[in-house]
Amino acid sequence: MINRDVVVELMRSGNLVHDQINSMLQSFGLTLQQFNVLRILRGRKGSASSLESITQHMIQRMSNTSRLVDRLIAKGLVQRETCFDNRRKVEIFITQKGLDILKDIDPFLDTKEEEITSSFSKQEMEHLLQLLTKLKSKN
Amino acid sequence: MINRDVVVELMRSGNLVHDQINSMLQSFGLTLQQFNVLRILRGRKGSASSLESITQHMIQRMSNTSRLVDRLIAKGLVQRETCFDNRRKVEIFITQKGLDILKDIDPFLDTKEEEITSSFSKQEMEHLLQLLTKLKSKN
DNA sequence: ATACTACATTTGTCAAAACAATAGTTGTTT
DNA sequence: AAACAACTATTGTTTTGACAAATGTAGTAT
Repeated sequence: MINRDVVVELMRSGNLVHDQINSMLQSFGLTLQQFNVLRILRGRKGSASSLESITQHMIQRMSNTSRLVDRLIAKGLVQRETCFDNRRKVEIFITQKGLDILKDIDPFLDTKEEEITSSFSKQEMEHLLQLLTKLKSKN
Repeated sequence: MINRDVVVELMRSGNLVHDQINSMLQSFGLTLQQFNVLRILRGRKGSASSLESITQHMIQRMSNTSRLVDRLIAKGLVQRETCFDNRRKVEIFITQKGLDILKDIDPFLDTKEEEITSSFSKQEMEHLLQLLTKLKSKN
Protein backbone atom coordinates (compact mmCIF):
# COMPACT_ATOMS: atom_id res chain seq x y z
CA MET A 1 0.00 0.00 0.00
CA ILE A 2 1.63 3.16 -1.19
CA ASN A 3 -0.30 5.38 1.21
CA ARG A 4 1.24 3.56 4.12
CA ASP A 5 4.71 3.68 2.62
CA VAL A 6 4.48 7.43 2.18
CA VAL A 7 3.29 7.91 5.74
CA VAL A 8 5.98 5.69 7.17
CA GLU A 9 8.76 7.19 5.09
CA LEU A 10 7.72 10.72 6.01
CA MET A 11 8.05 9.88 9.68
CA ARG A 12 11.32 8.08 9.13
CA SER A 13 12.79 10.95 7.15
CA GLY A 14 11.76 13.44 9.80
CA ASN A 15 13.46 11.37 12.45
CA LEU A 16 16.55 10.94 10.35
CA VAL A 17 16.97 14.66 9.81
CA HIS A 18 16.14 15.44 13.41
CA ASP A 19 18.74 13.01 14.69
CA GLN A 20 21.45 14.33 12.43
CA ILE A 21 20.92 17.94 13.45
CA ASN A 22 20.53 16.94 17.06
CA SER A 23 23.77 15.04 17.23
CA MET A 24 25.60 17.97 15.66
CA LEU A 25 24.17 20.26 18.34
CA GLN A 26 25.14 17.83 21.03
CA SER A 27 28.76 18.94 20.90
CA PHE A 28 27.52 22.38 21.91
CA GLY A 29 25.43 21.01 24.76
CA LEU A 30 22.17 21.99 23.14
CA THR A 31 19.14 20.05 21.99
CA LEU A 32 17.37 20.92 18.78
CA GLN A 33 14.48 22.51 20.65
CA GLN A 34 16.74 24.62 22.81
CA PHE A 35 18.57 25.71 19.69
CA ASN A 36 15.31 26.61 18.02
CA VAL A 37 14.31 28.85 20.89
CA LEU A 38 17.65 30.61 20.73
CA ARG A 39 17.32 31.17 17.01
CA ILE A 40 13.83 32.57 17.41
CA LEU A 41 15.11 34.99 20.04
CA ARG A 42 18.01 36.04 17.87
CA GLY A 43 15.59 36.72 15.06
CA ARG A 44 13.79 39.21 17.31
CA LYS A 45 16.99 41.20 17.63
CA GLY A 46 16.77 41.99 21.30
CA SER A 47 13.12 42.91 21.39
CA ALA A 48 11.02 41.15 23.96
CA SER A 49 9.48 37.75 23.37
CA SER A 50 6.72 36.30 25.45
CA LEU A 51 6.58 32.60 26.01
CA GLU A 52 3.48 32.41 23.90
CA SER A 53 5.05 34.07 20.90
CA ILE A 54 8.00 31.70 21.11
CA THR A 55 5.75 28.70 21.36
CA GLN A 56 3.85 29.72 18.25
CA HIS A 57 6.98 29.29 16.20
CA MET A 58 7.64 25.85 17.55
CA ILE A 59 5.68 22.66 17.27
CA GLN A 60 5.10 22.60 20.96
CA ARG A 61 2.98 23.12 24.03
CA MET A 62 3.63 26.23 26.03
CA SER A 63 4.13 24.18 29.16
CA ASN A 64 7.11 22.50 27.62
CA THR A 65 8.60 25.70 26.29
CA SER A 66 8.40 27.02 29.82
CA ARG A 67 10.65 24.29 31.13
CA LEU A 68 12.85 24.45 28.08
CA VAL A 69 13.53 28.08 28.89
CA ASP A 70 14.43 27.02 32.42
CA ARG A 71 17.27 24.98 31.03
CA LEU A 72 18.47 27.76 28.77
CA ILE A 73 18.52 30.09 31.77
CA ALA A 74 20.51 27.53 33.74
CA LYS A 75 23.05 27.63 30.91
CA GLY A 76 23.07 31.42 30.95
CA LEU A 77 21.92 31.65 27.35
CA VAL A 78 18.66 33.56 27.95
CA GLN A 79 17.07 35.72 30.63
CA ARG A 80 13.52 35.82 31.90
CA GLU A 81 11.71 38.90 33.21
CA THR A 82 8.07 39.48 33.98
CA CYS A 83 6.57 41.92 31.53
CA PHE A 84 6.10 45.42 32.89
CA ASP A 85 2.86 46.14 31.04
CA ASN A 86 1.19 42.82 31.64
CA ARG A 87 2.43 40.86 34.58
CA ARG A 88 0.87 37.68 33.25
CA LYS A 89 3.41 37.76 30.49
CA VAL A 90 7.03 36.83 30.69
CA GLU A 91 9.67 38.34 28.47
CA ILE A 92 12.56 36.23 27.32
CA PHE A 93 15.80 37.75 26.07
CA ILE A 94 18.81 36.11 24.55
CA THR A 95 22.09 36.91 26.31
CA GLN A 96 25.43 37.72 24.73
CA LYS A 97 26.53 34.22 25.62
CA GLY A 98 23.50 32.94 23.75
CA LEU A 99 24.36 35.01 20.69
CA ASP A 100 27.94 33.78 20.85
CA ILE A 101 27.02 30.13 20.89
CA LEU A 102 24.66 30.61 17.95
CA LYS A 103 27.47 32.23 16.02
CA ASP A 104 29.68 29.25 16.76
CA ILE A 105 27.01 26.84 15.63
CA ASP A 106 25.96 28.60 12.43
CA PRO A 107 28.67 27.22 10.13
CA PHE A 108 28.21 23.70 11.46
CA LEU A 109 24.50 23.87 10.82
CA ASP A 110 25.05 25.09 7.29
CA THR A 111 27.39 22.21 6.62
CA LYS A 112 25.06 19.70 8.16
CA GLU A 113 22.12 20.93 6.14
CA GLU A 114 24.07 20.73 2.92
CA GLU A 115 25.24 17.28 3.89
CA ILE A 116 21.73 16.05 4.56
CA THR A 117 20.43 17.34 1.26
CA SER A 118 23.53 16.51 -0.75
CA SER A 119 21.81 13.72 -2.64
CA PHE A 120 19.33 16.16 -4.18
CA SER A 121 19.67 18.44 -7.14
CA LYS A 122 18.23 21.93 -6.82
CA GLN A 123 15.23 20.86 -8.88
CA GLU A 124 14.62 17.86 -6.69
CA MET A 125 14.71 20.05 -3.61
CA GLU A 126 12.20 22.40 -5.11
CA HIS A 127 9.97 19.54 -6.06
CA LEU A 128 10.28 17.98 -2.62
CA LEU A 129 9.43 21.28 -0.97
CA GLN A 130 6.42 21.64 -3.17
CA LEU A 131 5.17 18.19 -2.26
CA LEU A 132 5.71 18.76 1.44
CA THR A 133 3.90 22.06 1.25
CA LYS A 134 0.98 20.29 -0.36
CA LEU A 135 0.93 17.86 2.52
CA LYS A 136 1.01 20.64 5.05
CA SER A 137 -1.80 22.63 3.49
CA LYS A 138 -4.08 19.62 3.50
CA ASN A 139 -3.27 18.66 7.07
CA MET B 1 18.46 28.98 1.53
CA ILE B 2 16.67 26.03 0.03
CA ASN B 3 18.79 23.45 1.86
CA ARG B 4 17.49 24.76 5.15
CA ASP B 5 13.91 24.87 3.95
CA VAL B 6 14.07 21.25 2.88
CA VAL B 7 15.55 20.21 6.21
CA VAL B 8 12.99 22.16 8.20
CA GLU B 9 10.05 20.97 6.15
CA LEU B 10 11.13 17.35 6.38
CA MET B 11 11.10 17.58 10.16
CA ARG B 12 7.82 19.43 10.17
CA SER B 13 6.17 16.89 7.90
CA GLY B 14 7.39 14.02 10.00
CA ASN B 15 5.94 15.62 13.10
CA LEU B 16 2.69 16.37 11.37
CA VAL B 17 2.20 12.80 10.26
CA HIS B 18 3.33 11.42 13.60
CA ASP B 19 0.87 13.61 15.47
CA GLN B 20 -2.04 12.66 13.27
CA ILE B 21 -1.47 8.95 13.65
CA ASN B 22 -0.75 9.32 17.32
CA SER B 23 -3.95 11.17 18.06
CA MET B 24 -5.95 8.55 16.20
CA LEU B 25 -4.32 5.85 18.33
CA GLN B 26 -5.04 7.81 21.47
CA SER B 27 -8.68 6.75 21.43
CA PHE B 28 -7.41 3.20 21.78
CA GLY B 29 -5.09 4.09 24.63
CA LEU B 30 -1.98 3.35 22.63
CA THR B 31 0.98 5.44 21.57
CA LEU B 32 2.49 5.08 18.13
CA GLN B 33 5.49 3.22 19.49
CA GLN B 34 3.36 0.80 21.44
CA PHE B 35 1.28 0.23 18.36
CA ASN B 36 4.39 -0.40 16.29
CA VAL B 37 5.56 -3.08 18.68
CA LEU B 38 2.19 -4.78 18.50
CA ARG B 39 2.24 -4.73 14.73
CA ILE B 40 5.71 -6.19 14.62
CA LEU B 41 4.59 -9.00 16.91
CA ARG B 42 1.51 -9.67 14.85
CA GLY B 43 3.71 -9.90 11.79
CA ARG B 44 5.61 -12.73 13.46
CA LYS B 45 2.42 -14.75 13.72
CA GLY B 46 2.91 -16.10 17.20
CA SER B 47 6.53 -17.09 16.82
CA ALA B 48 8.90 -15.78 19.45
CA SER B 49 10.42 -12.34 19.27
CA SER B 50 13.35 -11.25 21.35
CA LEU B 51 13.61 -7.67 22.48
CA GLU B 52 16.53 -7.21 20.18
CA SER B 53 14.70 -8.33 17.09
CA ILE B 54 11.83 -5.99 17.91
CA THR B 55 14.14 -3.08 18.44
CA GLN B 56 15.77 -3.60 15.06
CA HIS B 57 12.49 -2.81 13.38
CA MET B 58 11.99 0.38 15.31
CA ILE B 59 13.99 3.58 15.41
CA GLN B 60 14.87 3.01 19.02
CA ARG B 61 17.24 1.97 21.75
CA MET B 62 16.68 -1.44 23.26
CA SER B 63 16.52 0.02 26.74
CA ASN B 64 13.44 1.96 25.80
CA THR B 65 11.77 -0.94 24.08
CA SER B 66 12.22 -2.82 27.31
CA ARG B 67 10.11 -0.33 29.22
CA LEU B 68 7.68 0.01 26.39
CA VAL B 69 7.00 -3.69 26.63
CA ASP B 70 6.39 -3.25 30.35
CA ARG B 71 3.49 -0.98 29.55
CA LEU B 72 2.07 -3.32 26.96
CA ILE B 73 2.20 -6.09 29.52
CA ALA B 74 0.41 -3.89 32.02
CA LYS B 75 -2.34 -3.49 29.44
CA GLY B 76 -2.42 -7.23 28.85
CA LEU B 77 -1.56 -6.89 25.17
CA VAL B 78 1.68 -8.88 25.21
CA GLN B 79 3.44 -11.48 27.36
CA ARG B 80 7.06 -11.81 28.31
CA GLU B 81 8.90 -15.06 28.95
CA THR B 82 12.56 -15.78 29.34
CA CYS B 83 13.84 -17.82 26.46
CA PHE B 84 14.33 -21.49 27.24
CA ASP B 85 17.40 -21.95 25.09
CA ASN B 86 19.17 -18.79 26.10
CA ARG B 87 18.17 -17.25 29.36
CA ARG B 88 19.71 -13.93 28.39
CA LYS B 89 17.01 -13.56 25.83
CA VAL B 90 13.41 -12.67 26.44
CA GLU B 91 10.59 -13.78 24.23
CA ILE B 92 7.69 -11.47 23.66
CA PHE B 93 4.32 -12.72 22.46
CA ILE B 94 1.23 -10.82 21.48
CA THR B 95 -1.89 -11.89 23.35
CA GLN B 96 -5.37 -12.42 21.94
CA LYS B 97 -6.33 -9.09 23.47
CA GLY B 98 -3.43 -7.54 21.58
CA LEU B 99 -4.57 -9.09 18.32
CA ASP B 100 -8.10 -7.88 18.97
CA ILE B 101 -7.11 -4.29 19.52
CA LEU B 102 -5.01 -4.31 16.36
CA LYS B 103 -7.96 -5.60 14.43
CA ASP B 104 -10.06 -2.75 15.81
CA ILE B 105 -7.46 -0.19 14.86
CA ASP B 106 -6.70 -1.43 11.35
CA PRO B 107 -9.56 0.31 9.54
CA PHE B 108 -8.95 3.57 11.37
CA LEU B 109 -5.31 3.49 10.41
CA ASP B 110 -6.16 2.86 6.80
CA THR B 111 -8.51 5.80 6.78
CA LYS B 112 -6.03 8.05 8.52
CA GLU B 113 -3.28 7.16 6.09
CA GLU B 114 -5.50 7.86 3.13
CA GLU B 115 -6.55 11.11 4.71
CA ILE B 116 -2.98 12.24 5.29
CA THR B 117 -1.96 11.48 1.72
CA SER B 118 -5.20 12.62 0.13
CA SER B 119 -3.63 15.69 -1.42
CA PHE B 120 -1.32 13.55 -3.51
CA SER B 121 -1.90 11.76 -6.77
CA LYS B 122 -0.45 8.30 -7.12
CA GLN B 123 2.35 9.70 -9.23
CA GLU B 124 3.17 12.31 -6.65
CA MET B 125 3.31 9.66 -3.97
CA GLU B 126 5.67 7.60 -6.04
CA HIS B 127 7.85 10.59 -6.70
CA LEU B 128 7.84 11.57 -3.04
CA LEU B 129 8.79 8.06 -2.02
CA GLN B 130 11.60 8.08 -4.50
CA LEU B 131 12.94 11.35 -3.13
CA LEU B 132 12.70 10.17 0.46
CA THR B 133 14.48 6.95 -0.43
CA LYS B 134 17.25 8.98 -1.96
CA LEU B 135 17.56 10.94 1.27
CA LYS B 136 17.70 7.78 3.30
CA SER B 137 20.33 6.07 1.21
CA LYS B 138 22.64 9.05 1.50
CA ASN B 139 22.13 9.42 5.22
C1' DA C 1 37.39 -24.23 37.91
C1' DT C 2 38.71 -19.26 37.08
C1' DA C 3 39.05 -15.44 34.52
C1' DC C 4 37.77 -12.97 30.68
C1' DT C 5 35.02 -11.43 26.99
C1' DA C 6 30.77 -11.03 24.66
C1' DC C 7 25.88 -10.92 24.77
C1' DA C 8 20.84 -9.58 26.04
C1' DT C 9 18.34 -7.09 28.88
C1' DT C 10 17.33 -3.98 32.56
C1' DT C 11 17.87 0.14 35.36
C1' DG C 12 19.08 4.99 36.18
C1' DT C 13 19.24 9.65 34.67
C1' DC C 14 18.12 13.62 32.16
C1' DA C 15 15.66 16.01 28.26
C1' DA C 16 11.52 16.13 25.92
C1' DA C 17 6.50 15.81 24.46
C1' DA C 18 1.44 15.51 25.46
C1' DC C 19 -2.11 16.74 28.45
C1' DA C 20 -4.52 18.24 32.64
C1' DA C 21 -4.71 21.15 36.40
C1' DT C 22 -3.39 25.08 38.97
C1' DA C 23 -1.96 29.96 39.95
C1' DG C 24 -1.78 34.58 39.27
C1' DT C 25 -3.20 38.62 36.40
C1' DT C 26 -6.35 41.32 33.75
C1' DG C 27 -10.76 42.89 31.96
C1' DT C 28 -15.69 43.08 32.38
C1' DT C 29 -20.01 43.01 34.46
C1' DT C 30 -22.94 43.79 38.13
C1' DA D 1 -15.88 46.59 45.30
C1' DA D 2 -17.15 41.66 44.20
C1' DA D 3 -17.87 38.12 41.08
C1' DC D 4 -16.74 36.05 36.94
C1' DA D 5 -14.53 34.88 32.76
C1' DA D 6 -10.44 35.15 29.90
C1' DC D 7 -5.56 35.19 29.55
C1' DT D 8 -0.59 33.72 30.40
C1' DA D 9 2.44 30.94 32.49
C1' DT D 10 3.81 27.26 35.56
C1' DT D 11 3.53 22.73 37.70
C1' DG D 12 2.40 17.77 37.87
C1' DT D 13 2.13 13.38 35.62
C1' DT D 14 2.95 9.94 32.16
C1' DT D 15 5.31 8.29 28.04
C1' DT D 16 9.16 8.57 25.16
C1' DG D 17 13.99 9.16 23.82
C1' DA D 18 19.22 9.11 24.28
C1' DC D 19 22.92 7.44 26.73
C1' DA D 20 25.61 5.28 30.53
C1' DA D 21 25.95 1.82 33.79
C1' DA D 22 24.71 -2.38 35.91
C1' DT D 23 22.97 -7.19 35.93
C1' DG D 24 22.91 -11.72 34.69
C1' DT D 25 24.02 -15.33 31.22
C1' DA D 26 26.92 -17.77 27.80
C1' DG D 27 31.11 -18.98 25.53
C1' DT D 28 36.15 -19.29 25.50
C1' DA D 29 40.82 -19.50 27.05
C1' DT D 30 44.01 -20.54 30.54
